[in-house]
Amino acid sequence: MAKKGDDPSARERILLAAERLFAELGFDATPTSRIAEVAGVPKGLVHYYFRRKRDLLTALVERLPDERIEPAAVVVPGDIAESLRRLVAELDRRLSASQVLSHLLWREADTHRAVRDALRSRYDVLVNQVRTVIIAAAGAGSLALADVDSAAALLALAVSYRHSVARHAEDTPDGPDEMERELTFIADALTARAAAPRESVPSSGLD
Amino acid sequence: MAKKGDDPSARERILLAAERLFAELGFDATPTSRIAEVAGVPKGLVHYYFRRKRDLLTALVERLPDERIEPAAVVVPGDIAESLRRLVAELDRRLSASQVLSHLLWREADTHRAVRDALRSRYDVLVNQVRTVIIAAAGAGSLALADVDSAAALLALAVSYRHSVARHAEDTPDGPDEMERELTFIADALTARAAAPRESVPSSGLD
Amino acid sequence: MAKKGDDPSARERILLAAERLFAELGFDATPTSRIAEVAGVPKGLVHYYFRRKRDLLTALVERLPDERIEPAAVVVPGDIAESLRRLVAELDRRLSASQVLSHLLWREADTHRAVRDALRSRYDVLVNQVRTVIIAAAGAGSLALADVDSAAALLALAVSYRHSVARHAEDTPDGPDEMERELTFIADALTARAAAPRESVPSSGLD
Amino acid sequence: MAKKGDDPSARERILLAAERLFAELGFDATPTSRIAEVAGVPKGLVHYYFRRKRDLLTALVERLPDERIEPAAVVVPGDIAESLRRLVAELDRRLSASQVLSHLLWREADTHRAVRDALRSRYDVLVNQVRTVIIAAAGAGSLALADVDSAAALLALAVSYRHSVARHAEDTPDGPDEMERELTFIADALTARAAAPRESVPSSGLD
DNA sequence: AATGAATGAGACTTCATTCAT
DNA sequence: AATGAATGAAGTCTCATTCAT
Repeated sequence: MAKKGDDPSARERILLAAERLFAELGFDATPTSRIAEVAGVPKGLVHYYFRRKRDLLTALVERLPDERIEPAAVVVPGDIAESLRRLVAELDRRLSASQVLSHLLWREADTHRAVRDALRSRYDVLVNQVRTVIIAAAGAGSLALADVDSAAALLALAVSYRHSVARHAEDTPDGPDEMERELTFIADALTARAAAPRESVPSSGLD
Repeated sequence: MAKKGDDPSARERILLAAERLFAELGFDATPTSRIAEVAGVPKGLVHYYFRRKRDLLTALVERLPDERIEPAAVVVPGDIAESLRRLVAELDRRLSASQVLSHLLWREADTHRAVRDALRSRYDVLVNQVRTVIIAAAGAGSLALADVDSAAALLALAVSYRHSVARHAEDTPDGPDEMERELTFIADALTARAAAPRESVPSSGLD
Repeated sequence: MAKKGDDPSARERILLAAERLFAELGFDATPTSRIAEVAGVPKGLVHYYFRRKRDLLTALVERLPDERIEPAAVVVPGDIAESLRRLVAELDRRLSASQVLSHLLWREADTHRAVRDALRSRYDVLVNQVRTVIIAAAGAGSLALADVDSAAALLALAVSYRHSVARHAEDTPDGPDEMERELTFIADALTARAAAPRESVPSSGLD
Repeated sequence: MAKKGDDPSARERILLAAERLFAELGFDATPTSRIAEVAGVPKGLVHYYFRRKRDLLTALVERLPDERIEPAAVVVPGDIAESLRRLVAELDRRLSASQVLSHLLWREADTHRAVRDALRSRYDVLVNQVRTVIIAAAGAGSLALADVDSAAALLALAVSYRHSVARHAEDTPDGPDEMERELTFIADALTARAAAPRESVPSSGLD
C-alpha cells in the first residue's frame, strides 16, 4: 500500500475517488470510508486533508475545468449553423472529461449552495459562449439581441441537458441526431431573421 | 388518537410528508422518522404502509398526475405563439400542483430506475403535447415534421427545466420573461417557415 | 382465502406452520407474521389463539406424540440385538413424524423451561423403553441392572442424537450403518455378560 | 476512558462477553448492545471489530481451543477402563474452560453452517482421540476395528453430550456417576472381546 | 369470533468525526 | 505528517402485541 509519493498524490487520488463515487452514488450515499478505499489511502487521511465531508465537494467544485472557448476557434463567418455545430463539438470534447462532475453538480445543486452557485455560473458562461459565437458568426448588429439571447438560452439548455441529467445512454438513443436537428432549427431561425429582421418580438426589457 | 378517518388518511399524510421532505432535503437526507413526525403518525406506521423507504418513492411516482391537456382547449388556429403561450400557462397551472414532485424526480432520477422511467415518460408526453398543439395551430401539413420536432423538444426542455431543476426562486428572477422570449423565438421561427418553407433542413433520417 | 372450516382448522394450521418454521429457523428467528402467512390466516388470528408467541411453543410441546411402545411388539426373546433393532426401527418410524419438533426441542431447551422439561421427560421415557426391552429380551434377572442402565443410556443417546441434533443428512452419510454397529456392540456386550456375568462392575448406588 | 491497553483488550472483552451471552441467552436473543454493555465498550466498537453480529460467532468458532490430547499421557497399557477414565478426566478439564462455547455450538449448529462444520470437526477429533487411546491401551491388533469404532463413537457421544446439551446442573444430578458407569460398560465390553474375540459382528464395510 | 390497522420499543448497522500516537 | 482505533448519534427496519371494529 504505497501511500505518499505516488504518481497522483494521495490528496489527488482522494479527490478523483470522491468525484467518481459522488457522481455514481450521490453525495449522501457515498461513505468517506469508501472514498479512502477506492483512493487506496487509509481512512484517517481523507479527514486529514478534508476535515468534513462537504469540504470534498467544495474542493471538487473549485477544480472545475474552465470551459471558456476562444470564439475564433470555432466561428465560421456567415454560417451560424456550422459555427454552433463546431462550438457544440468542442464543448462536448471538453465536457466529457468532467462529465461525471457536471452530473454531480446537478444532483447536489440544491442541497449545497456552493454547488448551486458553481452550477449557475457554469450555465451563465455557457450561455455567453453561445451568444458570442452567434454574434461573431452573424456579424455584429445584424441580429436583435433578444433573438440572440433566446437562441443562446435554448441551445445552452440543450447542451447542458445532454451533459448532465440525460447522461444515461440507454435513455437517449437519438441524442446526437436530436441535438443536430435542434441546433439547425435554431440556426435557421436566426439566419432567416438576419435576412429579414422582424420587429414583432416583444421587448422584454432584459438586456 | 384516532388515525384513520381523519381528514387525509394516515397513509395519505405520510405520502404528502414524504413528497415535501424528499423534494426539500433529498431522498437520502430525509429520515423516515422525520416523515412520521411531519405526517403526525408514529414511526412504525410509515413502515407499516411502506416497508422500505424506497417504496415511498415508488408510490409517489405512481401517483403522478396525468398532464395530458386537450389541444382544443389551448389552440388558437393560425397563431402558434399564442397557442403555445396558452399551453404553457395551462401546464404551469397543473405542474405547480406537483412541483415538488417534479423536482424530486430529477434529483433521484439516476439512483432509482423507477423514477428515471417515470421522468422519461413524462418528458415524452410533454414533447408530444407541444407537437400536437403546434400542428393544430399551424394547420396540418404546413410545416416540416423535423421542424416541429425540434421546436417541440426545445420548448419542452424549457418548460421542464423551469419546473424541476431551476425551481429556486432566487436563481431565476427572470424566469417567466425568459420563457416568454424563448417561446416567441420558437413560434416565430415556425411561423416564418410556414410562410416560406425551406428545404435546407438536413434530413435527420428519424421519423 | 378460506379461513375457518377448512380441513385442518385454522388453529391447527397455525400450529403446523409454527412447528415447521420454529424447527427450520429457530424460535427467535421466526416472526409470528410469517407463521400467519404460511398457515394462510390473517395475522391477528395467530395472537387471537395464542396471545404470546411463547404460547405457541407451549402448545406444541403439549401436542408431543406419545412414544411409548408396547415391548411385546418388538421383543424377540433371547435375542437382545434383534429386539433392540426392532425397537429402534419402530422409534424411527414414530419419531420421524415429529422429527422437526424433536429437533426444535433441543434448540430451545435452555431458553424455555417448559421445553426443557418436556425434553427431559421424553429422554427418560426413551431410556426406560430401552431398559424394558433389554430385560424382556434377556430374561428377567439374567443381567446386572447397572449394565442394563448403561446400555439403555448409551443407546438412547445414540437414537436421540440421530433424531435431533444430527439431522442434517449431508453431515451424517453413514448414519444408519453407524447406528447398526453401535447397537450390535451394545447388544453383544450384554449377551456376553448374560452368559458369564462379571462382578467387576462398580456399584453406582443409583437406582 | 482508555480502552486499549487494558487487562484484556477491548476486542477480547467483546468476544468474552459475546461467548457468555450467546451461550446464556442464545444467539438471536442476545442484543449487540448488551454485549457492548457487558464488555464495557461503546456500542459502536462492537461493530467496528465485528461488522455483523454473525461475525462474532465466526470469530468465536475460530478461537476454539485445540482438544487434541497426547495419548501417552493417559494410556495405561492393558487397562482400557482406566485409560478411558483418564482421557475423560483430561477432556473434562480442558472442555470446562470452553464449556459455554461448546454449548453454544450445539445450539446454533443448524442455523449457521460455519458453526455446524466446527462442531462436526470437533466431534470427529474426539472420536479419533478415543479410538487412539483404546487401541494403545488394548494393544494393536487385539481388537476388531468395528468394535473400536463403535466404542469410540458411543463414548464420544456421552462426553460431548455431557459437555454441551446437558449442561444444566439440575438436569443431570447423576452426571459423573452415569458417565463412569457407561465408561466401564464400554471398557468391559472391549476387554471381554480382547480376551475372546467374536466374529459375529456384522461387517459394515465402513471403517 | 375475527381482523388488520396501529404502536412503539428496540435491533442491527452505518458513518462522520475525533484523537492518541 | 499520518493512521487507525474509538465514539456515539442516528438511521432503517422488524416485530410482538394491542385494539377498535
